[in-house]
Amino acid sequence: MAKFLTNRDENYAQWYNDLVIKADMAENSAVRGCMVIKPHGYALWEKIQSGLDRLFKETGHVNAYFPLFIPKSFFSREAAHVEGFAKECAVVTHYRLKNDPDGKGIIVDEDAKLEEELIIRPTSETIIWNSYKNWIQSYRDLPLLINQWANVVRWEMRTRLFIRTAEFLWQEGHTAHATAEEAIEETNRILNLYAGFVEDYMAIPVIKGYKTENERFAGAIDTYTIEALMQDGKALQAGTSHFLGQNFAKAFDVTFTDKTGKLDYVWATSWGVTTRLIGALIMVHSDNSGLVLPPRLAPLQVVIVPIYKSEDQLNTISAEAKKIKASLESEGITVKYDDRDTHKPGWKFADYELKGVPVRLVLGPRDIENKTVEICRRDTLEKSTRSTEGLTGHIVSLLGDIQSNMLVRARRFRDENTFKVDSWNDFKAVLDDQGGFILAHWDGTVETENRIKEETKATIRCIPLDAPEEEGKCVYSGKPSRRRVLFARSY
RNA sequence: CGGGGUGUGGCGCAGUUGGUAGCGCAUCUGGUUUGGGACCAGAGGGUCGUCAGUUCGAGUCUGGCCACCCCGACCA
Repeated sequence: MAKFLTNRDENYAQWYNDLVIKADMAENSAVRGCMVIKPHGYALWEKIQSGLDRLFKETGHVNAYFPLFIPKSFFSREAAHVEGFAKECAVVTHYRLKNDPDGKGIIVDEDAKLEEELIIRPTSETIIWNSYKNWIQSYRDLPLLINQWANVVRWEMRTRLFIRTAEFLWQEGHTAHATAEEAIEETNRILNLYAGFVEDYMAIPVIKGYKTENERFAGAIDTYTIEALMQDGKALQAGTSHFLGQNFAKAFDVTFTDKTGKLDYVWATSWGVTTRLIGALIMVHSDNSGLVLPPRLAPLQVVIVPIYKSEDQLNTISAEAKKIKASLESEGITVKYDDRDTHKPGWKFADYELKGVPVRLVLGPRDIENKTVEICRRDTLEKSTRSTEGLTGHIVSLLGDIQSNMLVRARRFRDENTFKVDSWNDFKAVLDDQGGFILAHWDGTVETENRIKEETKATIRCIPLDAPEEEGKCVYSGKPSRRRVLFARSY
């Protein structure tokens, strides 16, 4: 396990703040708990965006954009929704500043008080459904499949870099359907899309399931989730997809006329993933040398570092490096040739490892003489020297190897840290000794769920979709249970 | 909001019984180096979180305020 996750003296945020991504929490009080995502970190978000966006479009979704501000009255239409978010909303009350008459800088102009306060969106269901009311009249307007890339603000009491920041970037899908079946189908389609993306691109294995009533999204009938396991044995919710039933349609009076001429409320879904995915990527794959990026997500896939003494040597090496670079690029690989003379090779090696670049090629005088190149793969840090003959094909398959190896490794870790537990003592022992996922029977009651949470801090991450039916007894109460659910301590 | 901790050059820190600020890294200049984060020499950079008080004198003592971090409650 990476040092930064086990060494409790240093917190992991500091580790990647200092070493990897430089995403400082903003210092100013007014933007407390927010991130400054520096270019290297933001490039990862752009890769996540472009990958997901393509998948959304392939499944018939389109992008739109809605306002940042939500009138307070919109927000309170859906009872469960307002209750869920009320405690963490940033509220805009004024629209103007003025010079302090006492000369002490600038103050809020009390004359510019808003008649109705504006909430900075913590999520956009309400303002979007307020629009949908005007957009939907007939079954011919359905389904409405819209996604938004945006920022949202949730005034969390405690923030954590990437995992829970006051402001974060995300995508939120909001769809409307003519029938419950179609909406549920959409909910599942997105869940599978998320799981596929996170596993195929990010090399993070996930468990698909649905949430207990306790853990459900505020205003949802059902919340589906993908749950990932971090290297320190804690779970992280990596994405959610909600079946909202007719709750929001009723709250915003969104009706449509069906084929038989009957008026009905539409059925809704919403779903989202956030910059938390970057946190997951860091906490699943990093090692003591820094970040490890799966090739499909790496903004830079191959870096070439020259080693030289004289100008002449550099020229010869550069000519060869540029040939290799062009050849790799013709295969769609992103390559950087780093011939800066401001840093030494050793410094560059360490720096690119810290940044997680999947493959490093090194060219020195020795290599030019032997027509070879040194190859170092980031996932295992193995070095080898091979002929430049057929190099491009080799790199293409090496990148594929790294991608699949990372998923295999993460899945092995996940499986080795997933425990079937049948007694309360074992349950507590597993949590205290190593953490990880626990599959255990649960009697289905909120009381038991809460008791377990109070006593162990473990929560039900989800009821796995593929959980087989089996007779059992609740690990806490001993009452009968039909299937195992997934417990863990979580972020 | 409870419990703990911390605010001193860009970053990380030291600063003794109160005497007018220092170290490492980073930066800049020159030179030697370059196959795993180079070395030597020199240089620049700080109203010590903030406001008030005590004092001849405050980074240091006293009080208020502000902010941040960690552990909870809350949560993508």
